[in-house]
Amino acid sequence: MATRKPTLREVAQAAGCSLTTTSNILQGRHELYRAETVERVLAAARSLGYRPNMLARGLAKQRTFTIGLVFERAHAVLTQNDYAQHVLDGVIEFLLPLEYDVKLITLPAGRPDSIWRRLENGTVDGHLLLAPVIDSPLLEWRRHSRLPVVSVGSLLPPNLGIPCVDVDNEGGMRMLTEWVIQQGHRHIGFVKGHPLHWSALQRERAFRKTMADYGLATREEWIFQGRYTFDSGRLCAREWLALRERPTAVICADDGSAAGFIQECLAHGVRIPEDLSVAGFDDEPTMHPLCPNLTTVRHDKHRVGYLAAQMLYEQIESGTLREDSITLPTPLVIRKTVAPPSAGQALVAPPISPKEVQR
Amino acid sequence: MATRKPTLREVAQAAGCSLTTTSNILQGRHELYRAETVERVLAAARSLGYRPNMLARGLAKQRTFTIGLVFERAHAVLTQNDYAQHVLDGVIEFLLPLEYDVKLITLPAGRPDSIWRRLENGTVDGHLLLAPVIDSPLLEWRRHSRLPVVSVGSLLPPNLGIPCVDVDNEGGMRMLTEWVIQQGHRHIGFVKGHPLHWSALQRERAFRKTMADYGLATREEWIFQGRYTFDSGRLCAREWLALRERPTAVICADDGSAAGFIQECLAHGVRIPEDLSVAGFDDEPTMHPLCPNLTTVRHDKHRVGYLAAQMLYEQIESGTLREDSITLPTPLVIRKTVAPPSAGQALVAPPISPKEVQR
DNA sequence: ATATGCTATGGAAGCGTTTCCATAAGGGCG
DNA sequence: CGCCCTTATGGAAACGCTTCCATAGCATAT
Repeated sequence: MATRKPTLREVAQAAGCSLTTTSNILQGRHELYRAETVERVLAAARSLGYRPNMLARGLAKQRTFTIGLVFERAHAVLTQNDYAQHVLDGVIEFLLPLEYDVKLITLPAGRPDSIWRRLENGTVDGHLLLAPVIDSPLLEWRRHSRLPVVSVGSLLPPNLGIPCVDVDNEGGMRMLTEWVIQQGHRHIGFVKGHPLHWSALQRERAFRKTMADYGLATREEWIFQGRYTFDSGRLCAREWLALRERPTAVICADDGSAAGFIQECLAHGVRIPEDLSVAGFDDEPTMHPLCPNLTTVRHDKHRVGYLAAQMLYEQIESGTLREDSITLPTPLVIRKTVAPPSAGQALVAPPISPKEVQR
Repeated sequence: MATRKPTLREVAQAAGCSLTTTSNILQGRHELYRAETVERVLAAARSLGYRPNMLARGLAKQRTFTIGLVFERAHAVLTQNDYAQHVLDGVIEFLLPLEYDVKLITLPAGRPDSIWRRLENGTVDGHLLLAPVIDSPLLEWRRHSRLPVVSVGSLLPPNLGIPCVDVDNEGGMRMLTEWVIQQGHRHIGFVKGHPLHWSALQRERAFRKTMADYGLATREEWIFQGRYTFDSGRLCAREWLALRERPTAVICADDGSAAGFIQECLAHGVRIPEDLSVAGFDDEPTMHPLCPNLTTVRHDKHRVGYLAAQMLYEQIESGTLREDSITLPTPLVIRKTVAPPSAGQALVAPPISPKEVQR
């Protein structure tokens, strides 16, 4: 009773044939053998309840059928990390039918040595790097490694040679900013994302550039430092409330801070959008109950995860390293938190267009 | 350039000693050897950039230093599964310093055979079963397996011999129900949790039992079928709104449905708690922005995860199988969505106490 | 001088698979 | 009847590491 798991050798013995034969047949190479032999092996395996040891198989084949999902130390904690959840779902959806497993790898703090030991220890066929932050140790590691890798949710500088999958942060933010401008706003504030994230940088840059393209000034006291969280949005709203001269619209780098911003404003009697227009970014489903009317930009995280997994998989299967990136479109989601500024807020603006559009 | 990863053998060669010596030293058994030898081996390993292959090590030691986190098919998708997130955080917090990894295992649909193959293939030292549902194939599998296992978030029937870690669902719900009763409510409705979850069953049972203990009737048209989600709560609220005779309070099996219930009520002009008292369960942080005043019950998911990981770890290290369970306390979190029924709602209730208290 | 007990090290057999290559039997062909 | 080509099967090395056990050298006790 409760004896050890049967090994291939025992199956072979039971079937009365060699290890080779047994292994081949159990791997599905039925055509090599007589139907009778195949049946005998299969029957033996079944009756013994044989299940192959993936460790041994991995060692022999130099393939583990497992990928690593690497979390930065900064967001090791999944809590309040809606992003990781959705991406992970997409990853799993792609990988499940392929019988690949996912290993969660949280980067320990400490010397690069111990980090590398965790990343490159033979237990995975490749890594998905979850939104590597600016100056992440992952980038340095990557320079010494030949493991297939895909960066998810951070479009890294192309000279790193790391393939990336993310939405088009710059394009999305440009469209959103243009939309707000076209509603008639000329005084527009911005809530920045987490300072260590490439996406935050890109969204901010696109905002500034679009403003400049339309000949509008960005005033630094109207640029608030958010952190991609609800609470940071509330804090920024406080700053906005304390301002003597206020922008008539605020664009947030993400929905979480937008929701926080709005909630804090509402709590202080500021009506949205009558008194202030607010836009978000990501169209985050978990914010829907809280803020169902948010004008924002769609960010299909699930698809990002799915495509990233696929890209990694293809590298693994083909044995080729890719260096190109994929960016997904970011359609505008127009709801109700952005409206033309009311007469009391500012002069009705004349039509406007970019002075020069340079993509 | 970009040559293969160095193996132990190459380190041994470089250091000019045997495999055994090298292996021992790299595993930290320094006291076995002369300081000079130790230094030579360490230096060789460092200069070659040696990193042990965990697969090979696992095969030799019969230990992988990895645990499996098994998701039911039903909640394979992490999205909207706040529970899994928090638990996972706790798990990782415990495991990270121990250098254990976590593998995500999503049960495929299909024959038990393919499920078992995924669970028991030598790649993990034990499993954390994430909230196994009623009639889960995991339970049947468990009867044939000797792998260490802990059920997280489902207190399974003790005769299964599976150790469990969860909060005290029954105790928490009893306290909550008593509190609502003590506020003066006599007509109390209930929003059930997901029909396949043990916790939902236990919470419902405790509600019914407490009501009975206090001599109060539970009317079946006041028992609504929720699903542990925001939207299901809204649907239940619609049913409540359509009722001819309404309870003056509704207890929900979780915060998500409570928030949905409340939001739907508010949208229909029902004031909380003036017109209706609503209670939740879980004190879910993600619901705070949405519903900051919810009276509920604390559910420390992070701690559940932490303890479960610890329990599994101890089994693995000791080689012993445990069968006992841990239940965590569930303190009441009294906020503002439960208040005494107003005069218009019902007669002011006389004091009340349980007819007989049988724990 | 021999027995005893250390200390420092290495040989070799695993761990459970895969896979390269060899071999043996059988059949058609000249 | 000997040769070659198939078809069916097995031997053995390899994957990278751990560990049991043996051994050799040397100092101390008898």
